[in-house]
Amino acid sequence: MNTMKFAVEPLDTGASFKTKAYAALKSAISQMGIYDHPSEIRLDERQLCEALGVSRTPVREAMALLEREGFVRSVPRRGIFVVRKTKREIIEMVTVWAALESMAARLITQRATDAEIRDLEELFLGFSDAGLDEHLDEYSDANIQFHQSIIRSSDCTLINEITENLFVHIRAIRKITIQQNDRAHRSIVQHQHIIDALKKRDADLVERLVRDHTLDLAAHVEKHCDFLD
Amino acid sequence: MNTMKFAVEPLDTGASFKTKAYAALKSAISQMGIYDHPSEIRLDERQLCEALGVSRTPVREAMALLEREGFVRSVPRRGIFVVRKTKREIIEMVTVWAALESMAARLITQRATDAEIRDLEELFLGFSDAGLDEHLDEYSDANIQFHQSIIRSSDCTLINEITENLFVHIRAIRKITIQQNDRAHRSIVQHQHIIDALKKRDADLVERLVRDHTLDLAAHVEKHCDFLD
DNA sequence: ATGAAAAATATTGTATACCAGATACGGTCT
DNA sequence: AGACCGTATCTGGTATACAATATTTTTCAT
Repeated sequence: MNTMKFAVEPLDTGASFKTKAYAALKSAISQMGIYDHPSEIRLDERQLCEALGVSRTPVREAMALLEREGFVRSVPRRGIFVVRKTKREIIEMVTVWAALESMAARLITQRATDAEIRDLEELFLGFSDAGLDEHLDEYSDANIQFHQSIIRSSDCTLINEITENLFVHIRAIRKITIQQNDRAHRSIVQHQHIIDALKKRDADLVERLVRDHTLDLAAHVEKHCDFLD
Repeated sequence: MNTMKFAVEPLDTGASFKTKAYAALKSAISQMGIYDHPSEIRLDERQLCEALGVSRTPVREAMALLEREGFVRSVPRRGIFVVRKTKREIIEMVTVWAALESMAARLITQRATDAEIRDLEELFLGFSDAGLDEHLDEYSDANIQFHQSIIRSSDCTLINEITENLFVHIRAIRKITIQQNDRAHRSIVQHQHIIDALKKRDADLVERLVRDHTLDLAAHVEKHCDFLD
């Protein structure tokens, strides 16, 4: 039988409206700058349905997920509101992040190849060249990307999943946390030390460095972010 | 005005059918012994609706949550299946647990009162008296309770929330992980060391002890739990 | 004009009807 | 008899209708 190749793509059958709505809503919340506006932000369910072009059911199921993950809060017969984390909750998130990333770094010393660690270093060098004093905003992105790279390199799916949601909130307040240039500079130095420890494959050292580096941020939030409450 | 107490309970108005269904389903999944049966376990949506006495909508919303949390997997037009974690996923869960509980222990050394640490010790003593060689199953429960107590004492809501879901899976394979008496005995000794370190408020030491103790379990699963896949 | 009561409105929670795809079974053609 | 196709049925996905309640507006009596 003359079967010629037809090159059909697998057509993503897994993407239901619910899944798409979830992705769209989460993306929208991530980008909206939760902590910029002073007032509570309310989401109109019907309006969202119309915007997404689907009925309430998939939107509601997506909302239920976002509520469980702490992004929104649904008050019966009142509305759905975007959640603003309190200072304490932010600190808890940073603390969990510190615990997970330090474990990720430990895993890297045990499992990563030399090439993978070299990739991390090159990524880091690119970042530190890019944004120094001038573009703090860009550097803030690079900063988070550095940490995400470490977590990704650990090759632990679960740590990646958990921290992904944390970073959505962390990113939202990133602008404030790097307001002082000192932090940016110290940050680069500490990152260099972390890379060095990874290259030496010193598990205990790199774990301590990563943990303390991130807990520094927690302490900084504790001191300077009273406006959150 | 003569207002006498009437002792009416707050009648949880916040508990919607969706919430109740979520709790009921999660509880059922937790207790069903996921890894006992060899075959895939399928849940019938409409059957569950009838059993719970509600319509499909709240059950479906609850299912969406459970799917996001990794307890079930919904295949369109096929059915909803209870998820069996692979060996690798179990090890990842134990690894995350190790990271979070060691951080929790660190927090205890910084924030807990002497009385709280004493409570932990008494709890531990009660456990070790209770189940020794004979009732390994009970000891396994006590074992997990010990770890949960540490996490609870850290007073970090987020760590509590994350580990709660992990423990549902961990508990499901606990019976296997304590099959060797050595593990139970070694476990008690290590727990004693952890308590001692907490009393000395030695953050670095207790962090290391908790981490290594839990990572021991990860290594044990790696070696002896091939049957999971 | 003002206050309260009542009705209209808005919004989420729930139930149900319908849709589309996947499987199993049975019939038909070879 | 066996391969193949159509249909019947079962399943989860989606849309919509209905219910319950908080809010806002309207209305009417004082």
